[in-house]
Order: sequence, then C-alpha cells, then structure tokens
Amino acid sequence: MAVDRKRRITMDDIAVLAKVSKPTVSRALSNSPLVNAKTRQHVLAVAREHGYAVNRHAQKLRHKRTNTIGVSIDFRSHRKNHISDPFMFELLGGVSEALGDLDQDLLLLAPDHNDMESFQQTLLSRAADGFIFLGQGHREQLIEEFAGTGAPMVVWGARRRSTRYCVVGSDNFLGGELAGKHLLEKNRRNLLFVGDTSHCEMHWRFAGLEAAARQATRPVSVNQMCLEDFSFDCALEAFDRFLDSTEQPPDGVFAHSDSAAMACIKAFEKRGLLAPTDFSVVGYNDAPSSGFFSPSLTTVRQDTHAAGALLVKKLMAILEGKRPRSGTIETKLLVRET
Amino acid sequence: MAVDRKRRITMDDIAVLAKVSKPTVSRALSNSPLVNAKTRQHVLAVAREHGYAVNRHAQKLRHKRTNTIGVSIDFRSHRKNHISDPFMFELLGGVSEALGDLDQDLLLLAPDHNDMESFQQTLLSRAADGFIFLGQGHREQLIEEFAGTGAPMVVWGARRRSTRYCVVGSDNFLGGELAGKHLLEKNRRNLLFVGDTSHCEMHWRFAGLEAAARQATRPVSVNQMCLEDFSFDCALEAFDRFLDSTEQPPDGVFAHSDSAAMACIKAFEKRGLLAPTDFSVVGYNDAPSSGFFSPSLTTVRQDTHAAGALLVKKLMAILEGKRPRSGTIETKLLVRET
DNA sequence: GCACATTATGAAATGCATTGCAATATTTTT
DNA sequence: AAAAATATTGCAATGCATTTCATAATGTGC
Repeated sequence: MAVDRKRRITMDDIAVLAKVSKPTVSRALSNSPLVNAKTRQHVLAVAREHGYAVNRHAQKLRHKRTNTIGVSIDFRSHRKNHISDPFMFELLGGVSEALGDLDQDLLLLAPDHNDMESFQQTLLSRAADGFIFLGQGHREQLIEEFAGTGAPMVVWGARRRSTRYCVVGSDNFLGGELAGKHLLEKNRRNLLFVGDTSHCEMHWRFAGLEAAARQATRPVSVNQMCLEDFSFDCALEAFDRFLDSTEQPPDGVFAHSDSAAMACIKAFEKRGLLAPTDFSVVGYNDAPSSGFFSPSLTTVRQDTHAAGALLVKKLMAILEGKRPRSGTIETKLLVRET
Repeated sequence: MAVDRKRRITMDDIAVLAKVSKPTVSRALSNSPLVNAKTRQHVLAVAREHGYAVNRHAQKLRHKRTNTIGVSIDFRSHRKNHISDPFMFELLGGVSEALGDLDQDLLLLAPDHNDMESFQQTLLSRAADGFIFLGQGHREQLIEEFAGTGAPMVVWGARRRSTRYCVVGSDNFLGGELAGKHLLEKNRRNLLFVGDTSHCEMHWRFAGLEAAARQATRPVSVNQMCLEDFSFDCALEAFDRFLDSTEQPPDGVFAHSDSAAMACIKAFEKRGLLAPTDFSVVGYNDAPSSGFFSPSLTTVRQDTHAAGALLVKKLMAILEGKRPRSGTIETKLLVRET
C-alpha cells in the first residue's frame, strides 16, 4: 500500500494514494468525460500534492500522434548569407505560439540535421509528426526530395512551378506589384529590381514588379540586378558598381530586402542623389531599422504572427489527411519617405 | 513468421526478419560492443531495408535521461521591447548547434509557457531534463523561483548578487570597462550610460564604465540615463529630451544596445554635433547594421557560437550532478568610427 | 580432451500510461 | 419494484524498447 519514496512517482502510485484504479487516474488527468467530477477533483488534488505529472514519453508512446512538430531553420545559411533582419526570429515566435495554442511540442531541428536521412529518421522514430521548414533558402532540392517521400510538411517561402509541397509565404507577386505601383505613382520610369531572381521568392517579386510596369500608362523600363548574398556590404558594392557601369541610372529601385534598399540609397547618396527627390526605393520585410533609417524606408510588410498561424494550420490539415493548397499571408506596402 | 504489413514496424519485426532476438537488434542499433560485428551489419541492413528507426518515445521512456533540453525564449517581451537585433536568434543557433553535437533534442518552449507551473510540469513529465533560458529579461523572479526548486537550468544574462542559478553571459563588466577605456582614450570626460541599470546586465555594464572612469588620470564624470525599452524610437526621444534638459551634454556615450547608440548619434546630429569630432559613442552587441551605419559604430561584440556552447556545457555539468560556476564568454571591443 | 575464460545471444522483467471491454453502481422508465 | 438505460470504474492487454541475468557458443591453457 505504501508508496516507495525512492522510486520516481508513477500513475500507479497516484492510483493507490487516491484509492482509485490507474485508468481512472489517467482519465481524470486527461479530462475525460468518463470520470465523475468529484473523483477527478480528488485525483487532481492528490496528483498535485505529490508533484505528479504524466510521463510524456509513455504517453506519446501510447498515442498514435506524438503531437510534436519538427521545425527546421537553416541557421548556417542564415549566417553565411548575412541575413540580418529579425524576420526569421519573429516567424519562429509566431510558429511557436501557434503550436503552443494547439498543445503541440516544438522540436527545433539542429542545423547540421540537414540531410534527408536525418529528417526521415526523425519521422520514422516518431520524434515528430510533421515538419515546418522556415526558409527554403537553397535547400530546395533537399526539401523537394523529402516532400517526395510523402512526409507531412509545410514550407515557408515561395511556390515554384514544380513544387508539390505546401508552401506558405508572403504574397511575393503582390508585394512586387505594390512596390511597382508605388514607384509608378512617384513617376519613376526606369525601374530596377535588386536581388537574385533564381531564388524563387525573388522571382515572384520581380514578376509582380513587371506586371505593375505593364499596366503603366506610359513607357517604363524594368531591369534586374543580381546580388550574391543578403548583406548590406554586398549590396552596396554591387549596386555601386552597377551605377558606375550604367549610363542611365534607375530612378525607381525595388530591393530584395531592407538592408539592400539602404545600401542602394547610400550608393545614390555618394553621387549626390537623394531620395525621395531624385529616386524612390522600396525594400522588403520592414526590418526594425527601416523606420529610423534616414530617409525612412518604404517597404513591404508581412504579418509574422499570421504567418506562423497559417503554417501551423496547413500542417495540421495535412496531418488530418487533407491536402491544403499553398497559401499566402497578408502583404502590404508601408509607405514612408522613400 | 511473416511481418504484418499493416502495423507500424517495430523492433520485434526487425528481430524476426533478421532472425535474431530483440535484445540483439537493440544492441546492434545502439552500437553496443556486446554484439558481433557481422550480426550488427546484418541487423543494420535489415533495419535500413525496411525503413525502421527506433521509436524515440519508447527509448526515452526506458532511459533515465530523456536527452531533451527545454529552451525558453520570451518572444513576447522581445516584441514588446522592440529588441531588434538578431542577437537572440544567433544565440539560439549556437545553442541548437551545441545541443545537436551532443545528440540532445531541443524542445522550444512556447511563449505562453511562462509560469512556474508549466516549467515544473515540463520537468516532471520528463519532457526535458533541463532548461536553458535565453534572456532573463524581466522574468527574473520567475526564473529565480524556478531555480529554487532545484530544477537543472542555466540562464543567459548576468549574475546578480542574490542569484543562485548558473548564469552565462557576456562579460558585461568588462564590456563596460572596455567601452569606458575607449571613451577615455578619445579624451572624453563627461560620460553617460544610456540604459536601464535595474536590468542586471546593464547594471554591470554601468559598473564597468564607472570602474574605468575611476582609473582615469584626470577628473571624469559618469552619469546614467534610463530607457523604457530597447527600441530606437524610445532611445531617440528620451535622449533628445535629455539633451534639451542638460546644460552640459555628454561627450562620451555608452549605450545599452547598438540601436540606442544610433539613436543618440541622431539626436546629437540634430544639434549639429558629429561623431567622432564632437563626441564618441559605444554600442553593444554588434548588430549587423552597426557596420554600415554612418558613422560606423564602435561596439562591444560577443561570440554567440561560444555562448551557445558554454550554456550547453554548463547545463550538462549540472545534469551530471556538478555545480558549475557562472561563466562569461569572450567580450571585446570592436573599434570603428565612433 | 577437460577445465576455465571469453564472447555472443536470448528470456523475461521493466519503464509508464492508455484503451477496449466487462463489471458494477446509479438513475430513469414503466 | 423490476427492468432498462446510463454513468462510473476496473481488469487486462497494449504500445515499444532496454537491461539484467542466464545460457550457449567459442576459444585458451594444460
């Protein structure tokens, strides 16, 4: 009858202490309607008194779903590409919150956990029910391949033609269009997209920009300039060289990120050109510094909270056997000085 | 003999398929030296062929340690305080990597998971062996209380007198001292610390600044100005008001963050004062934008990679029953234009 | 060729909780 | 008050892998 004080306390112990059976304890603790309210209260009291909590692994072992989602962030490429804005961090916060609301555990996958094998292993070992990839970056092939195995997953990023997995992302096309319209409203006619359009998110942004230009009532040129990474320095250097080499500098720039946008502004300033008088610039992501940069930056903003929630919602649908379509979150233009 | 194709495949199945017993399979898969090399190869081949991976929950249930570490980030306060630099994100990357190297799972604790109860529950339910708190922020009391229960944990932040848990952090005192020395070398004599010294990391930075000032060969004044949050805007407004109200403006500013440092520079510029001619400024954290701000910012830099590794190392020591001392990571001054 | 030491393997117990089904208690119906 | 329906509770099986201890196989020394 006595409970062994040495051993870790288990459900059996609580059953004995509460003078009920183990199933009853289990039901009481999981709020099953099959147990009488009074009994539940009593069991809960005993459990609390003895500092008991259901062993999660035993629990997850028994259930079919493990209620754990693996979240993969490519920290390494983040560092390598000098991505400085806190967008991913906020997105992670959004995902974390959304998962928390559904009582799902968030298993953060280690950065070196970056081959098919590991992901499959994670799935097979039931360490996670499904995956959220935050940023496809240049792991596209890996992700595509993994999706091919039928693993439940959603990806933050942009959809490509061939993609067969569910993607949630900013509405990059719309973002590009909004940027384009803004530049046209400012009477710019020599537009330039600054960013690597082989990256699929960028591809759509550029497409949006072009679409906006096509609807212009006057002739407008749209060009594109590639960047190696996401750093300010890289953008500054590249754009500087670009201005040197062209005889007709753009008067409307749409950059792949806010830091690139700032770099462009700096390069213009070096030549005595000022925004918004001589040119207009639109960035992306609304980095915190964009507001206090001078001139303050016009940028495309996305709601990370909604993004996290949508990613989670889609994944849950997949886990329920549905085949949700890819989706986008609200994307709007934040018009500031530039 | 035949393996039921319907059911999820288990170790028993592999045992049958490989024509050995279950313990042998277990040993083979866990690289136990008790199993013959040939047998192991064979078992591994069969397991791979059938896409089998050990069920993690069954495994963790059996072991005493669950090899999972709970990591808590206060996303909410991050947002509320407008902390913009990616420091936390990098730190998380460092922790993730360090844990990965030790084959520890990283359970990211949801933001609303922010009362003693939840943390205890996590521990009691064996969801995690220990905890890493990234940023004590103003959760100090909660953390202190939780530490009082004897939970294995380490905290990123700064040590306070009363603190009894293991803290890993930037060497805030040294950081302050370095900043102070830099300002003195620039011949500044009217120093100001911009930040909330009730926040313990800031407390030490300020103390370091004072210590440096005491060692000066000429008389130097050191003052302090409090900020409400970590945003650029807040710092700008507060510092602007401060400059209005003082008849002797500081010529050497040490700010709690890079964005605050930038705000101070802006406020000075509004009055026609320029760095590094009229004043000097030192920031903290080496935010990515600090390098391309103009003037480029002198700042205190910390190695997030090393930080993650040290946090994990200390926690592992605690889990082995040791009582490691709090520690600091390398902290150095990055001298740039200001 | 026998006693002894090694090495390899297996049987059974164990870790902890959930659930299908059966049994009992309680309430409602007639 | 008996029969039927409903609400509670408990038994035993189950989910999956690890580990202790015992046994079998192999090798070594004399």
